[in-house]
Amino acid sequence: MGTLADHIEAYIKQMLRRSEDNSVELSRAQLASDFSCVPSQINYVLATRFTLERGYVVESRRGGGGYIRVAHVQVEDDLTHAVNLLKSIGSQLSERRMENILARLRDIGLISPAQCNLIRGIVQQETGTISQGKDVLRASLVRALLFYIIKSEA
Amino acid sequence: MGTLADHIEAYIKQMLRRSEDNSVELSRAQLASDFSCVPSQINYVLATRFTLERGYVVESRRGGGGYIRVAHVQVEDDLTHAVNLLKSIGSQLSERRMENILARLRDIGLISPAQCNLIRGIVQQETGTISQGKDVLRASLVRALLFYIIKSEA
DNA sequence: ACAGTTAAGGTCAGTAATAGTCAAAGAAAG
DNA sequence: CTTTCTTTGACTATTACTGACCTTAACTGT
Repeated sequence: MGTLADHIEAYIKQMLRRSEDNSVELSRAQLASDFSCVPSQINYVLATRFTLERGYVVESRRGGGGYIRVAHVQVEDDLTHAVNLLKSIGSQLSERRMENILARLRDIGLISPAQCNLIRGIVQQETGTISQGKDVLRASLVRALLFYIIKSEA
Repeated sequence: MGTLADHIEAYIKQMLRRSEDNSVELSRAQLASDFSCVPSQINYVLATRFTLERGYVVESRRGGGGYIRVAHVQVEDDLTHAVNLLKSIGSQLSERRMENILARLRDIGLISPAQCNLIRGIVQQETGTISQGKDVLRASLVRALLFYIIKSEA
């Protein structure tokens, strides 16, 4: 099944769902101990899966009584947010940024998991046949497809 | 008989049939080991036999805990013609040819006039910002958008 | 107050575990 | 004999995980 990082991610997300205010406070050392890993593994999970682009804000404090707080931020207007996300795509788009954006759009319910896979598949198919400028083509394709989805579902 | 690639193809398809949700997760290295071949042989099989055109979506992740997931999506018979049209697009697409294709798709009722306009607008927007390779980008964009429409409205 | 101790969390670079790419060699088909 | 499909392997890219070392904040005794 998934990796340790996946499990930690799932665990934190579950806690977030169960929380009243979409935020949880963690103890890095405690969590690492629960999952039998080094503390820095927690930083790895936070850095790769709880980014701002995916809609999470992480704040922390060191020292005695230190903590890590993870908040899932909701946007007032999903459509506006989606459009802003699209605007943030420049002339180039890496695979990683695409994944972040898709994860976010799926998260706010603008696209379904199936739509997400379809987009991914199409982009992979199209970018697979060229050797140069994949990031440029990916930017255009993702912008075009998402724009189409937004327009036709609005 | 058949080649090694054929056997690997058959094996993956068998797994897909046996799966509950028409999708399987593979380990490239494991599969290569099972068939006593180099790992890149698996990529060859996926690239030549499990394409979007044939109704498969392939996604993968590298690194520790990496995987390859193959999903099979059903295509209606009515859409075969449209899919063939898409195949004919090739690596470049002029504005004139695009118009021809859009017209035909509109004729057979696969896309509405509104969708047609939306596609035109998006393609114009995306191709307008580049100076070279407009026909190449247009081919990708039109293929991507039409493919998306066909798949999501099937 | 101050200094020392304790209790957090942060960084970064290195290692391991996967998968991807590309071009060239080999095999099969026409 | 030429072209197309298959197979291989060397090189590359990405992701996960660990551990040594660093930074910050609170507490404690004098």
